[in-house]
Amino acid sequence: MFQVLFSHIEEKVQLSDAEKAKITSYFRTKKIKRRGYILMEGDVCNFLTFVERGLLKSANMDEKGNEHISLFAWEGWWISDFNSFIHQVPAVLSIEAIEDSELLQISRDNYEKLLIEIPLMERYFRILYQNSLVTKDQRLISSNSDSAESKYLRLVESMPNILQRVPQNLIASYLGLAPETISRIKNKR
Amino acid sequence: MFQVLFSHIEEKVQLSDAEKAKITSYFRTKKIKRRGYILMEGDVCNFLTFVERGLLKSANMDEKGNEHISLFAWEGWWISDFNSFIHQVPAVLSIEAIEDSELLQISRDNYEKLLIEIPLMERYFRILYQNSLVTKDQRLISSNSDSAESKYLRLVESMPNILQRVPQNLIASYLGLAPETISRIKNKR
DNA sequence: ACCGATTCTTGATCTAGATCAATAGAATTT
DNA sequence: AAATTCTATTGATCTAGATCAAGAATCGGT
Repeated sequence: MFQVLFSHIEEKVQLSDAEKAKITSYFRTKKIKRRGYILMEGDVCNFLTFVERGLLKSANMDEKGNEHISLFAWEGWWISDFNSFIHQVPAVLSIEAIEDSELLQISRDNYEKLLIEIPLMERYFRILYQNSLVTKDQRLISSNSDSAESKYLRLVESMPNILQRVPQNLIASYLGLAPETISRIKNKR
Repeated sequence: MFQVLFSHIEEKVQLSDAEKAKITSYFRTKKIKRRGYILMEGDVCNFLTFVERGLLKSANMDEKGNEHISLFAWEGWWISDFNSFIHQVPAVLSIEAIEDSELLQISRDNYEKLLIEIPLMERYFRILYQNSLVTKDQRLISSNSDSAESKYLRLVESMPNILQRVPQNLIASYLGLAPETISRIKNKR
């Protein structure tokens, strides 16, 4: 159950067996069915969630009731309402399973303990956040600079397999476009 | 010259004098005049830059030659083309001083050394990146969900003093709006 | 204190992409 | 395998905000 997590961590830092055992003890496992929620908007996000198997999305609602997807997370990705988790305030995002999924979850308290007790995990999260920041920067630039077509093409280039796993209407929501726009781009008319 | 940096670090971790001395030795100082550049698009971003005094912006050009500002950085902010710095690839951003500024800069090599040799700095950057991620997430949500007016109002609320230091046309560029749009929002017509 | 540079405002017009509508095609559930 | 629900396509129309244009106000360098 922890294979994907440990291989993800060990791309960045090397852990002893004792450290792995300790890490394992700080997480809980959770299975969730397609269409199930692990976070509802308005609740406090109590866990950082790592995806061992499956696919989830986080999304917010705008004032008109339109859903905007922030993130897709499949095997090897972390997902949360990070602001809510860190500051323990109500979430603006909800998190829903797109496929049946197996998850690892760590609470706010255990997260802090982990960082203090295992310095390599401090390093792991520093590198993880550093990489996330790079990709978030690029998404923000694309979001403000690119045409609808460029946004779509850039996404397909950077995550080609997304097309196999995520329906087009959700991709549209992720890119901030109408589903019809994606359809027209693909069929070029 | 290092006051702002150390007070920024010590909001997050406590340093000994020996550690401070070591940190100091890893940075170089730089003064730059208004309109001066510390990074040009296409060059590799060799430094992470901390602003001790003054104000800078990072921005990219789209295919039509429109400038899109990613970040304003004044006292207590870090600025870089992070992807370029981390992966040592050509920058898509340029960084220009909006006011005469005093900067502290650390190279890629010294950054790695600092993180290894002073574990508290690993923690500092983990917390820094964690906070940045929270605000980047919020900007991305706002960018995809909010109307022009909401984007402007949200910015003014979260950084009220930006209005005093940054001309409106640059705020427009930061929000991905036309300068005329900001003018119309302010004067409500 | 002046002169050229930026920066801001206001109105007129244009356009990329949203929204609406209707149909068809795929998947899931029973 | 029928029924229901979800997903994609295509055309017609609409709209938020961009672009263009021209004048007014403000700034900053000498």
